[in-house]
Amino acid sequence: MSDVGLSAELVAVVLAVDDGHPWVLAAGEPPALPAGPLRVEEESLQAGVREFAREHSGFDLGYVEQLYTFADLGRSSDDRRMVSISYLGLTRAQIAGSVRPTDWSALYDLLPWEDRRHLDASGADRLGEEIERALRRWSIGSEERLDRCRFLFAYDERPWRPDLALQRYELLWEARLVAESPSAGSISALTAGPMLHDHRRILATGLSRIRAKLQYRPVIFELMPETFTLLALQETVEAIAGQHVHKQNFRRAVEVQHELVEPTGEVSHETGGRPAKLYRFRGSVREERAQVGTKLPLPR
Amino acid sequence: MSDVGLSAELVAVVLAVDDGHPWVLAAGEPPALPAGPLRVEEESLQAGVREFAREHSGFDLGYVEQLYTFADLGRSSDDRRMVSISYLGLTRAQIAGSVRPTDWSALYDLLPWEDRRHLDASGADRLGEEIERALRRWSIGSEERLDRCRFLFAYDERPWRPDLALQRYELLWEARLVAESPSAGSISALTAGPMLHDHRRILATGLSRIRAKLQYRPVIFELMPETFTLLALQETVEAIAGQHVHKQNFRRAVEVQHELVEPTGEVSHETGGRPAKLYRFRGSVREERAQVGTKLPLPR
DNA sequence: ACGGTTAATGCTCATCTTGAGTAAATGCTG
DNA sequence: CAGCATTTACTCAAGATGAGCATTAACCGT
Repeated sequence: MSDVGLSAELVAVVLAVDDGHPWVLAAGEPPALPAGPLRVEEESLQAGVREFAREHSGFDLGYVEQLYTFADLGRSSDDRRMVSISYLGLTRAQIAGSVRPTDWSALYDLLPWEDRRHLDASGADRLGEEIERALRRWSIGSEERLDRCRFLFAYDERPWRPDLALQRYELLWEARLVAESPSAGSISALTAGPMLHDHRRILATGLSRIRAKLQYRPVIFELMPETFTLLALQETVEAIAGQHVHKQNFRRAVEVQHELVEPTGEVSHETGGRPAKLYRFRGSVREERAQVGTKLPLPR
Repeated sequence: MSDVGLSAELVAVVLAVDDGHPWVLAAGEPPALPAGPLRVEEESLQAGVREFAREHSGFDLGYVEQLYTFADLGRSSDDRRMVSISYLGLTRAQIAGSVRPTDWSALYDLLPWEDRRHLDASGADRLGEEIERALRRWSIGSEERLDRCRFLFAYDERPWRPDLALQRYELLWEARLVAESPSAGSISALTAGPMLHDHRRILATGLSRIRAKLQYRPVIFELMPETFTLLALQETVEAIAGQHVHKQNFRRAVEVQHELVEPTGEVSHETGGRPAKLYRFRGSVREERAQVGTKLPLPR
């Protein structure tokens, strides 16, 4: 076992949604995800990540899941092999009034093309059009590249698949459109500036994962407060999915999964119109076993 | 960065299906998955796994995917922290006539309860009934345990979900029904004997992963020879899923995905009855981009 | 050549699921 | 009280899914 030149760290993608705005724990210049050495004493990695996130953000993680282990050479500047074990964590943090709000970054500032919530209405999508022009230019002469762009970025009437965030990042990286690309051509302010090491890739991995998971497991409840209206639930899903969903169908999907939520009996008058019933997640959802098999809809 | 007492290894779950029989690269006493130290020179882990599998089995891996990284303390016998990065690999190996057939184990000898292909017909399922009795005994007095058993093992008319193989293993482990459980009660020949370290858990992780993947990506083609009949394709899916599927519906699903396979024009007379058309996968499927979005059916 | 056997292949049908839209209900505000 | 904003209740067509019946095409032994 050659452990010379080997070191390991934990990297966390910690997500929170505050009133429809998705946030990720990331700060600094260049922006970096929270990361730290793997301590030898730690019993389990999972527990290590939780402790680590609490120290960093002051919030408890409701949900923790391993993402991916990066260990390729050339990831770090020095000549040792760095093994990064990355985790996804979800929390109910309220960013606005939190202790250190500057620890958080707006998720879609770091991955702007992944937010398409503005699309249905108006239509002006400067960034999207700029990316499309750049990608089509990059694809000239390669049918394969063109197909890949069409598929991932939903050109030519193809459906947009939210869960392909990682593949999109990798494509943009290859096409030299993100700041981290080797000799990046840096298209306008696509990503503002580089993130530390390969942290943006790790972030994209986390976003892909939670979006995929949303389709077959109700992980959003880890992002919701104790009680909430159905609209608030929907907006949280939309914040993660980066897309709007059909309101009536969303409600139907939620209600069909009896076992998922139950009305508290209270109503909320916050929104101005007809007051909305407040709901809470049923106890059974909070236990692992029932989570598998219930789901919330993601649009195609 | 504390790298004292830290070492890393690769562990591979390499699967192959030969004429409807699923195999996994695992040998020795106790049986062990192929594993080896992470070499410092290796550029990428993925490449390391491929090379490693070629050395061990003589076969090339068509598909490689990272599974999970195990790094909890107490996994190994000595007092260092062992980080195991596990991978799933698929290959077209033909076990019977291979160089070292004894390197392979029949998949369902190691996870017998995951094969339910015999169920529809006869009905005699000694192992299943034995497990059910043991689990119900274990659940006495705990509604939560009972619910979990019912859900994972499809008791009381619940549907069997092939992709929950890992969760089932973990449940059996808790219930002390597998050989690796601490102070195992060892129910009959449930698992014959322990596997090395936590290798059976890693194997179950791999099985869960490929079964889940099958539902939204046509990964089976990595297990098929160049040309094949639709029945052969179906039997390979069934081997991995551990379940039979409705023949006509399976064909419909395959044909509907027009991008997936195309007839070669040849026919096979191997089976005795009406000769079957031979098919091959379309070129587009072999490239990453098209794989996302096509799928084969798994029964509920 | 012939009836029997074994699969492959073609078609139908009821049921669910999904996407999308219309309309009614409810409480607040000026 | 009228108008407004939003929640909530239904409807409908299209597509996907699960299950079964019927037909066709080869081979096999006699």
